[in-house]
Amino acid sequence: MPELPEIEHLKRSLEPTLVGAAITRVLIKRPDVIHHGESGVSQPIKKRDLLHKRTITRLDRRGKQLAILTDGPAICIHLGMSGNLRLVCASDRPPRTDHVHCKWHWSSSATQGTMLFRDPRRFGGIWVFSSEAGLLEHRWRDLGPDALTIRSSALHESLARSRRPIKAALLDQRVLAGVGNIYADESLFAAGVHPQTLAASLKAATVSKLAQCIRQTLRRAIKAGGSTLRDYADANGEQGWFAVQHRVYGRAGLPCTRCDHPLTAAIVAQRSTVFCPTCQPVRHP
DNA sequence: CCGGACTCCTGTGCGC
DNA sequence: TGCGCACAGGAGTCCG
Repeated sequence: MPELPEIEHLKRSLEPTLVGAAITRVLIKRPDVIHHGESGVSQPIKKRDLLHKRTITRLDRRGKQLAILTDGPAICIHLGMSGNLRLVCASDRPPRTDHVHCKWHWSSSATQGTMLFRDPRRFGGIWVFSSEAGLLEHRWRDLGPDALTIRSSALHESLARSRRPIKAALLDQRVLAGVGNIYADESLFAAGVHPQTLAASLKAATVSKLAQCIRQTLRRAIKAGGSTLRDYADANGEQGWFAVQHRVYGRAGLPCTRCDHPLTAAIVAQRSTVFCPTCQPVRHP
């Protein structure tokens, strides 16, 4: 499900409700999806680790990860393939509760309600930290620059050392944080770069174009509320509409929107990949 | 050290 | 209509 645009949209949909709210109750239904983010801690996770009795000061995002911050402990939520966070107010029709692994009750001067972490496939999880500094030091330190603001110089530098196909490099969160399978294919199409091109062989001008296309693709997707394929919804259960703008993802065999040539399917970096063989020619360095 | 293969899960949609 | 299989938006780990 969720890549950078979905997480950014989710963050924006949570902020008005959560920032300034106090966590009044925490329910842990599946302890095995919650982890200590700081090494060397082996005690079981306690409710206070999950912000019980704390006031939320801020939300933050790096790549596909969402942080909920207080003036003390912090948590980092990763949605994996099938995770989501959902806000429920007392008056709402209750959403499905199967595969809900953690539940928070929050209360603010304006209102109160519940936030659910649901993740059927359990590729996601929650990491707890004693402070924001702990999160930055132990979990976000290894993430590359955020894809929404990636600069071509930074991208060029890390690609120069990589002998992988460019698509594999874009999916590597240490190179660039936030791009997944959908937006890798969409960005490569927008930049006219073949997904199998060796990363290090890209010229500076091409990397510059690619960086620009990545930023633009992600910005447009955020504006559309992200890509809903099956499950994704924001904190209020609303779908995203960027999927209707996909140029290549999910369109194998269909005509290219630019040249009408049929789009090609391939496996790159163990992931299904769609591209236009005409608009994204193989380049020989 | 690097890059590719494999693995962890459940749900869905397709073909027979 | 029912069943089984392939496949899915992520990423950690292992092995060559």
